[in-house]
Amino acid sequence: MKRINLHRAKNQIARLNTIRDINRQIVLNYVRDRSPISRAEIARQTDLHRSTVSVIVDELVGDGSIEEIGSGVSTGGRKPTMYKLRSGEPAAIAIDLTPRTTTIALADLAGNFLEKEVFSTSPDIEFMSSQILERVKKLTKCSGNEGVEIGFSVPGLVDQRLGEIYHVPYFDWRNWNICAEIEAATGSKVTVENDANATALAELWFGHEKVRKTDTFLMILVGEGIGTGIVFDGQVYRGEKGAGGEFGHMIAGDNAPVDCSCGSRECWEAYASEKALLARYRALLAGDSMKQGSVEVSDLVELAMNGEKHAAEALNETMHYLANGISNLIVGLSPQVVVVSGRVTRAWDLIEAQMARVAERSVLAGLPPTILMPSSLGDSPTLIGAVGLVLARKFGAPAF
Amino acid sequence: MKRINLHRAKNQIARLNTIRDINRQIVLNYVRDRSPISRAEIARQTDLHRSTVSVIVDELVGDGSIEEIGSGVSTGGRKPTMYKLRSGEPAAIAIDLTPRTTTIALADLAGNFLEKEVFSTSPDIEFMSSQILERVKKLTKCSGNEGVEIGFSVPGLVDQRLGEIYHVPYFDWRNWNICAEIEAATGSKVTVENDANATALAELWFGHEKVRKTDTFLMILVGEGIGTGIVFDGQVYRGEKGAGGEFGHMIAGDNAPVDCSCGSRECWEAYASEKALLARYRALLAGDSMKQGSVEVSDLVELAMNGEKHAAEALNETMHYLANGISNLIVGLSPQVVVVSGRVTRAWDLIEAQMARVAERSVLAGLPPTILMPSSLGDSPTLIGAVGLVLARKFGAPAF
DNA sequence: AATAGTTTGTCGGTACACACAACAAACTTA
DNA sequence: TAAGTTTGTTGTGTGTACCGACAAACTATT
Repeated sequence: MKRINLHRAKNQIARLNTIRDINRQIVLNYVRDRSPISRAEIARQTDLHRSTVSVIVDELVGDGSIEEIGSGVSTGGRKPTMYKLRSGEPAAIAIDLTPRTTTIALADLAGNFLEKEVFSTSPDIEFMSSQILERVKKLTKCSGNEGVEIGFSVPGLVDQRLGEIYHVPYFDWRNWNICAEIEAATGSKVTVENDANATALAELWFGHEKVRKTDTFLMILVGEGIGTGIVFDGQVYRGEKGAGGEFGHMIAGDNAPVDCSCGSRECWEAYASEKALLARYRALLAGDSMKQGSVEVSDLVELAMNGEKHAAEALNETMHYLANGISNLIVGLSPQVVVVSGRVTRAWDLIEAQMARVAERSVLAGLPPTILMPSSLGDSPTLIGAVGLVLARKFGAPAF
Repeated sequence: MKRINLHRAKNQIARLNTIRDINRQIVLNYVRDRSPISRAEIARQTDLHRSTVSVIVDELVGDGSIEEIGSGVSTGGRKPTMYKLRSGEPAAIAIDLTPRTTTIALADLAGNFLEKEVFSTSPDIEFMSSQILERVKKLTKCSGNEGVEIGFSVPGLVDQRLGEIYHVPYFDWRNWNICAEIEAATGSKVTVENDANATALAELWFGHEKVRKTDTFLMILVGEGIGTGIVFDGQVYRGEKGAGGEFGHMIAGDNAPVDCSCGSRECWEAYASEKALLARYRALLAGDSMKQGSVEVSDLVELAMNGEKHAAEALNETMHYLANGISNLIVGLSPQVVVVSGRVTRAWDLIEAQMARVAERSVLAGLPPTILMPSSLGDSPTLIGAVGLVLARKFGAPAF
């Protein structure tokens, strides 16, 4: 039961077209989720009348959201006409900025990528601005610019509503105004979001079936730091100024192997991130008086899985702390599912073993068990998240 | 942007009366929040047309939700007719079960108590069931039973939707089926909720203006244990099986002064609850070779405020851990406001001092500041929460 | 091959609810 | 007393969903 926010009432009152807005979104989501599907089937599943569904489907075909794909099989009567989301046509531009690479891609309504450009991320904010602007302008033009919106995932603090990027810790960029520039240059709406929240959004709209059938789950993104995304009632929890879900800075002890990005040595992220993992491995190697310059996280995980002693120990200890933190969040938020994303999930067995250790705590506390699973989104969840930012606007519930 | 849950679509489609349902709730909430208020003023603030508001107000007066209270002052034209919530008439029965006492009260739509009965809580579950049933039946009868619903706050795990009480740790009651019994006996809907969540709900609907103007805040209930309630987007976050917000069992160290209710010595609640406070005080007294049997929490807080050394030290240390935990939640959830409830809030200055110490952490992490405040609900927030359970159904947004 | 039954999709009628505009009532100010 | 303002009501038009009837398309049975 939700309290009505009177300060926003002017956007909330129901007008004559509100009925249609709501039902159109519901029908659109049925086509997205259950395609191929017929008008009659949608009517049965929604309890809308066949004639109503028919009018809405005509409208959706008319505006290019969905398309006919021939007849289905008869069940003893007239064959139904089937529909699915219109695919192959540009619907979204996704910008995914990570500390190493930046990807700009064109996607259709179904989330398929039609074009993709990757380039190295530079610490030079001016250079990055011009690079992004130029490539986005190019893609906008070649897409025909018809209702194509833009989604932008950034590893930092953003205000989604104002479209402002406050701080990108990795490069110490502050108050980066790129979104307004893109909007001015292309005329398209830009939606910006923190990378962890974008990943949570990606899981919500494109994740594993178990996740998509849930509307309350957590996403733990293990990378350079640790990001957490909270999805509650089908919405990404943002908190004030989009800073919600920064559990990476939760206190986990007082002698972490590395400094946190915030300077502290107490944060969870300083115990359980890739940075902590690498530091532990280097310390073990140094203790063994064998020096080996730099190691990649993927290689380290590979080594550990092949039984290399130091790598295995470093990974094990790091996952111990990761599991402790996850356990805290499970106890505190009691989600139906926890999704872990990042390169360390290749060693999933190890994480599961560490989780089993702490899982009993929630059982002791009498709480229901939580499903823990690795992300099924592959190597670029934040890019998919950037697409999700646009599609969530297209498919999400009307403001009401 | 919220994802539409297709599994519940049959309840979500908009019908013809959906417009009216939505707008009726909005108008009702305006009368609740801004009374005395006229039809014309509601129309101005909502952007609904005067004629529409007029029809809805007639409807609300007709069903006894609001009532006329004479004319307002003219601003150069005809005097407006003012309305307010109908008060003085029974609208909700609140049941508030705490480890020591159980309160059953009759309240009106505005949340005023019309009648109140208090009796000692007994560990005998059968006795409690019959006591509650009998008194509720009596109140139902004398209220005329016209649309009066029942709210029930319990210190334990509940499933709000099924109306089941899984576990009350303090008495180790399990699977208590009292809600169904009450419903069967009275014919009135019973809404049951965990005490921390009920308190959060109370803050949401009856709290300080700063809280009511927010739709994202945390409630920390310090009592025998520590309960946390999370309000996000005007809704209480429940998590799976209503277990959301049990951050009391978050790991805060490994040598707490007492065992947690779950058996662990690592939980936050074992560091920062009233139980921990009392244990620390007793330990200090024993160390001083002065024995003093049992102390009440209220007395201990009083002593500490008057400068008694041991009490002050025990309270200070406990508040240190309380502040640490709150800080974790602030960093993780970035709420606009944190409300602290419980007897220790009488020593608010001390809590604030401890909070100031950890507050810098969120500033370092670049996060926006959070307002911390004591509850303004007085001595029985859970009773008000129990009323809130009913009123949230009456005033909340329609399911849609 | 004809007929009966089923399913799909369409069309016109009805009901509901909001917006709008015109108007009457009630009040203030000059 | 007259002009201006605000409130609240009433009648009309429009958007949208539901309903029932019907045609089209198909399957199954005789």
